[in-house]
Amino acid sequence: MLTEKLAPEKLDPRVRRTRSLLEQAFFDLVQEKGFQDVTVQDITERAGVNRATFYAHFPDKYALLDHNIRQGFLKEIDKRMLNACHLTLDNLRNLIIAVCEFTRSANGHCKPAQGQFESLVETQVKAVLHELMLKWLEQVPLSVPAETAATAASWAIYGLALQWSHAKQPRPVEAYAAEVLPLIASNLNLSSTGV
Amino acid sequence: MLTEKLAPEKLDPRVRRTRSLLEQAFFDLVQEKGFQDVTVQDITERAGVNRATFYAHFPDKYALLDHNIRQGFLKEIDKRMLNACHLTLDNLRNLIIAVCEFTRSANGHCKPAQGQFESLVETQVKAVLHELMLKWLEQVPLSVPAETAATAASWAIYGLALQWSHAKQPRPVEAYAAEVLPLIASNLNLSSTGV
DNA sequence: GGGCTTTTGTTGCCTAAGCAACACTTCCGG
DNA sequence: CCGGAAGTGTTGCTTAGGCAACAAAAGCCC
Repeated sequence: MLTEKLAPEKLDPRVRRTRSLLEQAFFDLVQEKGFQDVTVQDITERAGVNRATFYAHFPDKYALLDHNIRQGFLKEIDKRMLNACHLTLDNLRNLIIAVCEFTRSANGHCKPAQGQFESLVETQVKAVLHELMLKWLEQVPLSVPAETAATAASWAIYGLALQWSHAKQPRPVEAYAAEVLPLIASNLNLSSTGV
Repeated sequence: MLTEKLAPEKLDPRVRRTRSLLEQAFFDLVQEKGFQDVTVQDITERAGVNRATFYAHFPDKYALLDHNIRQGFLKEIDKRMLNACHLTLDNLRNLIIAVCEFTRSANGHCKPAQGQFESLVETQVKAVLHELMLKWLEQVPLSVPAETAATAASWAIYGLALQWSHAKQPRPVEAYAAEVLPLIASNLNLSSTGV
């Protein structure tokens, strides 16, 4: 599970519970009232958690939003990659598909909201991608620093996903992923001739 | 809410959460494996609660079973009595119906189990009835001690409910309740002529 | 029976969560 | 413009829960 590998794996059951209560309450409330109208008090009250406890976990509701976006993206990845522990063409293609799907649903689902929302998604998605790329690349010989390759790849992937999701009539994800795959693969010194 | 009036009303959210997690896990596990095959470890593991915490709340799994039965009965009562705070013919009739329904579902639902199960239900139901009768009677003048009247009424009600639930083709509850109502009412010095 | 594993209760120490009170900002209505 | 109401962060102290280790029962298999 990637959700548990990029995020800490084993943690105090109390913490796990509290987080999940806060996440759930927050998610529901945003559906009902919209992000701006949700207060920290609302969240803690709904979650049945003390307000002080909220601040022990998140600086403010924006951080919780970031966190939820990140978790959502991680879940999207987990759905498609059971053995995401190293760099292969298959994993890379599935990753691209995941980013496309998540970007579309995240930005589409909250259309009423704002463009500022998109930038939050962008930040989280690129951050996760960057971490994941670094993990993948540490086992592979490269002609440039891993940092560099990771940055290039994560930006490229997100950019392509965004472009795809903004198309009037988006093409099938699979086709798009197959098309851009060689491009990304080459960034990572990964041959794609043998697909 | 009666559930919160006979049981303590305000209590530490952590306690509330833990109890509810244990109750739910226990209930599910009993459905799956049967009461005897469920261990305390199973319950706490499923609930995501420490085993030591279990013992801070219940002496053993039998106590948890008692507790669940009691809660189930209280919920059954709550469904039918919105203003159950004092003794009226209406409340009394609804109470009788609740006892009938609960007894039937409890003993019917777990038919595969045992006769010993029935006696657990009996204990809890009579206990709750007794407490409730005392609450009702403390505002009413009586020719006998309230304890006495409460005992008679709670035994009588449960006995009648059990008899009803054991009938081959049970009659409609409402009819049965209406029939036995005067009998119980008279135990409580409550005239029933004016229904 | 004797050895093995599993489950049961129990205990002491540590950490997360609850609570109440605080000062501070923001927002509204008179 | 002012004053109250509501939301925000923060803090010290208390309590519930997690953890690990224990001894003791309860099953099981040979």
